[in-house]
Amino acid sequence: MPSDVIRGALIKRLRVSSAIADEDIREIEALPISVRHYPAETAVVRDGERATDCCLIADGFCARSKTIANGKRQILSLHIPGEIPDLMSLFLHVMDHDLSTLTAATLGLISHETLQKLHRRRPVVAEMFWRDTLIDSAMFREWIVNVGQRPAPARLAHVMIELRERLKIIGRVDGASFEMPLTQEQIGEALGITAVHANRVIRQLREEGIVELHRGRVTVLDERKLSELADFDGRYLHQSPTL
Amino acid sequence: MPSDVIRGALIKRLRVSSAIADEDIREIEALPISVRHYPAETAVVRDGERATDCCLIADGFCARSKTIANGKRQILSLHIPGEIPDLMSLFLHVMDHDLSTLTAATLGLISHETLQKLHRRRPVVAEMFWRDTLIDSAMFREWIVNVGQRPAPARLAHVMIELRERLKIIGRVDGASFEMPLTQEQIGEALGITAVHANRVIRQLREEGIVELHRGRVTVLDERKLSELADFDGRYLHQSPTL
DNA sequence: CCCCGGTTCCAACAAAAGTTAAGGACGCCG
DNA sequence: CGGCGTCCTTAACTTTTGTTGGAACCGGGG
Repeated sequence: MPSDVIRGALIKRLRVSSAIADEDIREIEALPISVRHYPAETAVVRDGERATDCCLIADGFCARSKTIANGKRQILSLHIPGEIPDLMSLFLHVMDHDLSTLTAATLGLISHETLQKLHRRRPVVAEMFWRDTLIDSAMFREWIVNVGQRPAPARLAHVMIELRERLKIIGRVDGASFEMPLTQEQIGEALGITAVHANRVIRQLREEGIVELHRGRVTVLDERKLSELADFDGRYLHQSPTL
Repeated sequence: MPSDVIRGALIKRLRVSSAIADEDIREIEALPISVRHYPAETAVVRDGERATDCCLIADGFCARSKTIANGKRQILSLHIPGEIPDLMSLFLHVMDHDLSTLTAATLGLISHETLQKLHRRRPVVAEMFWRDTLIDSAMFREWIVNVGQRPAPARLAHVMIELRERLKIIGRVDGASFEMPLTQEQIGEALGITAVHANRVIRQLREEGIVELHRGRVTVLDERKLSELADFDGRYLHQSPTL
């Protein structure tokens, strides 16, 4: 995979959330990145580990999660190409959660050292990355609301729409359908419900003609009903650099 | 309230999470802060508003929350003296949630402009504040797990222990007891359950001789049982500057 | 081609949490 | 001191979600 393809999605994404100068883009394009391939369902960094690199997703889907004493797992966020899910490890060196692949994935590793140097050289880029971690944080806040206050069908609808909005930015939504490569077990872990209940909810949305979910692909059947159910307000994604 | 008292808790807190030079402390002590008093249960900044200052809690308790379309509210975090709950507004100018007081509170307002200038002058301080927002983010992750995976009694126990650990840093734990000035309604909103169920859970913990909760004050009766129930691992608070 | 493991799907029952309703405690204010 | 409002408390009932267990489906590897 050529270097510009790897960085393309990142720059596309940064442009949406921050104003960014050409000079800074060149700096980012010059960043030394080492590429690694991971199979599906593999740990990239584990809870408790000490990270020395951040990873930029070049291709594939990832998820962050935490596992508690009784063995239950909670998925905290989903990640798509162009994102750096463990940017936080730059300053929080020991991981407090897992980062793993959902699908087979290509990741670009950027060393902490490289990033620190870039920040010293270009404080504006540092601010941009800071802003990126703050958006990450805003997404966690919305995730708390989702899991804490919405009934299960609304939770699923909300996660779907959030994912779609983010996929749109990198041009990965194909009409009424987009990828969401989670098993029902994982959907349950994301929504804070069991896999059995996740299945019930998926069936319900299908029977009501709202969305179809098949083989890791979502097809929206009734946009109106879906967005009403999801109660989605994308402001928390902070996609307007001017504001 | 004298200026050094206002800044004291902040510096105490920053020392715990980051290594910090005397020179930088002096910079922070020189920050122009305007002090305001708020009654209990008052909005400080509202969802959708555009912030121009960050507020340092000098005294009192605050909470951040989001309210969804059906009127339900989710509390996202609790905040104590020494914290800057809306530091994120520095780069995410329009608020995606509410910040309000729980008790009567004294807040020190620091303008965004002042902070930006300080960051340009002392990048190390910027990194320290960045790290602070990342710890904030780590706390949201744990809150997701709490609301998503733990049964209600464990949720309550976990929130209590987290609050206690943070109060310890600023010397606000008095033996087996500490402040937690939430109504049962608010406890429900924090845990993602109804007030009625919150009451059930509180009663249960009292009947089992684990904790007593009375008038906004928690008294731990059985430390062993409490920490077993809470499944608490404080690593996510990232309180070790060396790591 | 068929078997195997992982998923999906489903039903019956159990447990947890939400809803509604109403009485009691407590502090504040007139 | 009495009344009012907020919070706390509890019970009875409903709904949602979890649990258990099992069948059908599907894709990949032998």
